[in-house]
Amino acid sequence: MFERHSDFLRDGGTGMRNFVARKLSYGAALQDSDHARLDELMRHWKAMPAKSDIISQGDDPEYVHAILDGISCRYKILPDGRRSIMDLLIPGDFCDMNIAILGRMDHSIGTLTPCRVAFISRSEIEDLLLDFPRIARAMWWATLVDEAILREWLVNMGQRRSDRQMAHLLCELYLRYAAIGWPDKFALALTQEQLADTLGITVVHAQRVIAALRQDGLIELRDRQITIPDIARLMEFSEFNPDYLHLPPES
Amino acid sequence: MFERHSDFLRDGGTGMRNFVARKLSYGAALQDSDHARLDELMRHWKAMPAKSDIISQGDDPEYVHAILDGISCRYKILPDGRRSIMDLLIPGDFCDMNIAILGRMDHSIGTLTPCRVAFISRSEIEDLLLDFPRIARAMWWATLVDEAILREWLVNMGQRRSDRQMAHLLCELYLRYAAIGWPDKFALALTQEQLADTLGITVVHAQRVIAALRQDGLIELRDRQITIPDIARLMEFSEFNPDYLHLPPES
DNA sequence: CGTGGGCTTGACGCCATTCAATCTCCGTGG
DNA sequence: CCACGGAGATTGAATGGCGTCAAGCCCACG
Repeated sequence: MFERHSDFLRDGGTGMRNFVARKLSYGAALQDSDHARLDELMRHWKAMPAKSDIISQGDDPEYVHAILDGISCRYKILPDGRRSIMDLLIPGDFCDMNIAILGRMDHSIGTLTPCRVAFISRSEIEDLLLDFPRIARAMWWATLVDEAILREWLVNMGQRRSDRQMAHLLCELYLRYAAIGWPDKFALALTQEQLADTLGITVVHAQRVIAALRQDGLIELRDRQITIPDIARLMEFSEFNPDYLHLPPES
Repeated sequence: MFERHSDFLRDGGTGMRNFVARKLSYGAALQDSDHARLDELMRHWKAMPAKSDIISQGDDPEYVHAILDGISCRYKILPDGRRSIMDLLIPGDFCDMNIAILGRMDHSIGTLTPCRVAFISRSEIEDLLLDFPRIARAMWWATLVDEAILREWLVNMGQRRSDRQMAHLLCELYLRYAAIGWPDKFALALTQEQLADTLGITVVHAQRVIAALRQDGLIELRDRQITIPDIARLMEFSEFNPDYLHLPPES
């Protein structure tokens, strides 16, 4: 997975130079100067192993972080030790854009797979928002889409049964990866425990649900990676309505 | 409930002239000019009966709305007709602060009880955000707290059993009403169906849960209103940690 | 006085949890 | 080279939380 890293910054041709820019371009019509500034901001990054915290609950972090590669998540640990995953962050997503305003993190952010994480100082972000109004607007847009995703997750967990929940989550990730122009075929490499913590079900049940979806040909499994042979069928099965992602109609 | 309306705008003494200002004051140190402007903005309002939509899914609304009295909610209707309530809006909450950026509503907002709803034109909001930076910052803060509340609801629905869920929701509402300086004793007048749609459980089960909480003395019922005799006990029962509301320590 | 909305209660069944055991990989160290 | 151990996946049986279906109650309102 890491072999891909070296060239994601120079993705000529489309004008989409990195995944952050690609994502933000849905929120505002970015121009060359915007892309150039975003590329500069992504210069500094670090590689992090799986299962390590990017930010911990209670922190008042000095840097703003963005995911360049891998998957991380927002999560809380409950008093009895269970973990609740409230958001999955894929390449192009910001972790803590606005934490300066709230002051302290009320949850943690940790990696689920090995990740490359960009870190940007607060002052750079503040200057960015002042000097690049199109980027600022796109950041706003991204924040609001994140909120819309949260609401849909609430619907998903509250109203659907676990097989539909799982299918719905997979549809969303499929579209989110497509939206950032992910170069490879969608193949999700999360463990069943990570998926279970995301949906609020047990590992055992997550396994049964995955087995059932596989049985019905709605998903495929190879090398512990989930792939989707027919996204339209999976969307129909999970009653997936992509409006909440606020992507262009044909995606 | 409506007798109270006439005097909520002139709440001298504390300097908190309306619930919107009271809520926003947690996000930034508002000054007299800010309060004055907020009061002006709340001049125009309309009374709405229970069960009416303030904004509907798909709308691109012309006005921004704020709740002055009553309770409304964000909700979606699923294909099979079930309703999922994703947010409860109490006095002082804005409905659709940032909808201009997303373009169209991906959910609806409707009243649960009779409400007084302020409406402010988009241009007034835009001017407000430019000319009153402290209010703008406080609006940002409020948006981020709303997001934090959504995340906690996700934890609540995913990880807790329904009696704890119900108790947790009641604790949150208790603290949110306290935070805006609600003049009366906390007494929640939602129907069991509305609570059920919020927690993602059936009406029948909601009734059993409420009965059990009442049996244990954790809540009280009079005139179809839920009151909390001992908030500390209810918070302990539901493992309630108020950090996510980002209120001052002693609330 | 009839009607409808909201609340209450019981019986039954299913979805998901719990507990427990087994299996497959893989990386590590003897 | 093989033994060992841990992480993750898989499977089975029993339990229970919650949904479903159905009936009846209370009370405000036309």
